[in-house]
Amino acid sequence: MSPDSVSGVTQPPPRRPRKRSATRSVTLSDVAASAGVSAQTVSRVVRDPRSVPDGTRARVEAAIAATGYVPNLAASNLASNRSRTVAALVPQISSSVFADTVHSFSTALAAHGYQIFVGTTDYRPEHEEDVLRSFLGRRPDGLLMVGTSHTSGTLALLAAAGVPVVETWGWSDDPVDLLVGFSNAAAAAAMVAHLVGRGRRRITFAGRHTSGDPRAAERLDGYTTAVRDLLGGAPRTVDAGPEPVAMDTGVTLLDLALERYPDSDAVMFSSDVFAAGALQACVRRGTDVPGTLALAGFGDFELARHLVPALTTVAVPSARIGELAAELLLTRMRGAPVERPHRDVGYEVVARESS
Amino acid sequence: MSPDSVSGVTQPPPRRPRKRSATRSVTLSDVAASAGVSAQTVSRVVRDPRSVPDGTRARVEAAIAATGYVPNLAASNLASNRSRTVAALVPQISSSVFADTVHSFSTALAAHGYQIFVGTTDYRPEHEEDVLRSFLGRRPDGLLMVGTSHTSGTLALLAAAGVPVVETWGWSDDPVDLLVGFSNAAAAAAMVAHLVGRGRRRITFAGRHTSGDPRAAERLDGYTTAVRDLLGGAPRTVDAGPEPVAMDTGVTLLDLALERYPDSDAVMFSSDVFAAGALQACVRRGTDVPGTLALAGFGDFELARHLVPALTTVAVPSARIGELAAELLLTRMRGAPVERPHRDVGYEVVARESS
DNA sequence: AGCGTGAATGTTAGCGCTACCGATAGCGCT
DNA sequence: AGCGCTATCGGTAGCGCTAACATTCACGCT
Repeated sequence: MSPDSVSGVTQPPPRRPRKRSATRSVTLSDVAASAGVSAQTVSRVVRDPRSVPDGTRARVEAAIAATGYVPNLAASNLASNRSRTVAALVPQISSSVFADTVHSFSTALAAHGYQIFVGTTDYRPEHEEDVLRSFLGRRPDGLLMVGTSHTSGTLALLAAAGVPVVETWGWSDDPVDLLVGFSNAAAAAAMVAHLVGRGRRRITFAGRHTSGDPRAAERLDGYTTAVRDLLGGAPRTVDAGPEPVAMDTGVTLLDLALERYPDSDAVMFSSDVFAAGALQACVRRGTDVPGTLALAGFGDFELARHLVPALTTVAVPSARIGELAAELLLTRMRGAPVERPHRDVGYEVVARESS
Repeated sequence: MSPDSVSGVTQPPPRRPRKRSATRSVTLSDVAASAGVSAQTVSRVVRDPRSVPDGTRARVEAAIAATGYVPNLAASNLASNRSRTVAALVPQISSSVFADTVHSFSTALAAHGYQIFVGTTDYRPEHEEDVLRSFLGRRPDGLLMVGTSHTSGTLALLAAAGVPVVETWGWSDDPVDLLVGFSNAAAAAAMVAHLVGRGRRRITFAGRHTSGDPRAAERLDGYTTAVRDLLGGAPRTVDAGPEPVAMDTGVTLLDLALERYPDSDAVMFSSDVFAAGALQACVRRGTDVPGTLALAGFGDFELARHLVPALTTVAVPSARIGELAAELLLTRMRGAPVERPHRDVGYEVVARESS
């Protein structure tokens, strides 16, 4: 034993500096050194250029350009406890009604310096919770969600996170926070009323309502109520189960509907994608639309008005939802009180040739 | 004046701890305290559960559940210098051929613990640089880009970032790094050959090639070459300029084509979206397709085979591109050597009723 | 008993940035 | 001159996490 350890007073070993896999990239202080100012000043130039006088700002900006500095947002987020980031959770992004919402939402927020990251749940609510959890790891300053019905786990996460939330594309008497949407049930009921007005009496609803699309289920509810009130008959419904939201599935749904309810004089679908598939199948088979069978969709995709015959559908102000959602969320993130935090944007039955 | 300041030896003021707007959220050490272990052990459980024995792991996991802990990824990124994040830059996501690529790419990478964030350039290459810059702020571990032609600013950013990159949906003799794609020119030439084989002699190309869609421009090149080689005539082209990639624009393009080249016996479009709009317009107007006019698209969207008449188009293995891109990128991110870093996935002319 | 070994866990020092505060200089006023 | 004010800039201490190392302990061996 060495005398040292016997003495009971061990000298701390001479510390060599820790090895860290250093980032090869340029940091704030590199820029600061190059510009001859402090890191703090560079930070100010990056975040709020007007807070620094012209001369200094020019020198710092030159140094940034010369060094090729790209700020590390992870460090910024950590230090400032703000991520300047907003997360959007949608069921599906491609070929979907939500594309316009996300696009306008993201454009509106980008103008205020926010980046949006989008997650898709593939129409599986149980998936929503996982996606949400991994998104919350990035500590978004705000959150957009499609739909108003969530699992209890999702609600717990939202509550714990304490982040401003906008729900969209639905309606609820008890929203989590902000709400920009409309009643899917009322929209579907309006479509039933339209079809009844056109003389249809045996209307079948075809959708994907049992497998995790709560909005389709709400539309089914509206359909059921309307059929009972207006026609007095039993509802006629067919369900696609877990099939994807695609035109192929629309054909399948059409076949199911005609097999189970051969006397149907109208089929309304829970999405334009389904209706478009069914409509083209009818054209190919020579089924007279709307003579023999009326068809209707939901969403008013661009496709709907181009098809021949043009597709009757329910138009929803998809882009407007995104804009409004961004507006309300910005107000809330600013900490200001939000006027009328629940906005009904409505819907409109667009009667075209297929009904 | 106090004696202190007169004495010239000012005591350092007693430092009260800095006030920081404390995060209200649960941190690693909260969990550690609750589980009776160190923060490091909790970190290990979160990142690599197998590195901790069952008993400890169970206790820590219980503590995580009890506290509702959600890891702060910004802190993790900063400390580990890895973001477990991959960025994808695409021209457009909704109603586009890239949707399948992004989807399969993201699925393949998610299986390895990576999150994908997607940015869209709206078909504006000058926008690409801005989007890239803001993405690099998040220090992605890898990058997917659509296309092989980039601005010099983009190339400089990529070089400085030193991040693995996969380019897709194109072909180049001098790629930035990895490449999974095919020759747009060859694909367009093959379509010309198909149309010529069907007896067409006055083929017009309609696209959006002057306004920032390099892939459309490449297709135009292939078309021009093929027309010269096979037909000997002058190329006939019409351009949509900055119009959006939408069915409406397809109708506009059709009208332009028929106005400028009234004797056209075939029109090939740079996208299925354009072709679908044009095709439905023909159906509505009673133009015989393919009798009077053959139409062809590009991309083989689901829509193409459902339309009546079904649309002739070029099928590209969009999902396969995403998968392969993920595979190569994973290998590179692992630091392993990549076999055959440039993969040609090919294309296929799908002859249907419209030609 | 003493030692080497390896598994399990703890300790320490940052990662790059910003909040917070303090220091200084310049200005207009009494 | 002295005062108070504002504009400008710098110093310091973390934000929550993990890499790198250190320590502890049980175990099998000589």
